[in-house]
Amino acid sequence: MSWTDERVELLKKMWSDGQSASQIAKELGGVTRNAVIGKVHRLGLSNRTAGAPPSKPEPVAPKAKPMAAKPETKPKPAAPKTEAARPQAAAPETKSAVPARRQIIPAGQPLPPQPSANEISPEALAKVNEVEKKAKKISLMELTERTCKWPVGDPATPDFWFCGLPVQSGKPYCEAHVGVAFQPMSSRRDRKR
DNA sequence: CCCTGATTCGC
DNA sequence: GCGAATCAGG
Repeated sequence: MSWTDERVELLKKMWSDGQSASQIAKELGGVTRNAVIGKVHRLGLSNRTAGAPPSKPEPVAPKAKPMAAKPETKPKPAAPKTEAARPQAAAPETKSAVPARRQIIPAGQPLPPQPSANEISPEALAKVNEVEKKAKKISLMELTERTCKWPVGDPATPDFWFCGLPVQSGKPYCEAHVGVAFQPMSSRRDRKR
């Protein structure tokens, strides 16, 4: 595969879109993430700051250079990174009608880590529901150390499956499920009074 | 361990 | 110019 115009286009688009090199490589096909990164560098867009290229007179600044004003603005629209520290605690009210989660709990079985409280981030829940659509739906035996172990459905039903998406870190769940599984701690039984 | 991007260097 | 290998984080 070579870097045709279209492919470069897509590369640019995805890169500035915050996609990771590996994702781009996967999308393009026929190239590795290294190739993508290499190309990205050659194109000179290593920094995803596509919005402020004009302002780089000094290639290197070995010594403290008395640079004048630096009106350089970094309009970073949003955190493109998949992972991000969520200070949270700034999102109090969550009253949106959450898609009622089946609260099936067969006695004697390991309780699903499904949050009993629906006080999670509405966005997180929404994300979970999205993810569940494209989940790999693997079985118990297919679980590995790096597959999301989030259970879905009734264990006593053929509909039961595990998320199976790649876990984010050393966690047992994929990113989406980590989001709802690991609640910092708050809103449990605190009554606004 | 999985993942990221950055750099190097032979091709 | 290209990208595998390698490096350097998280």
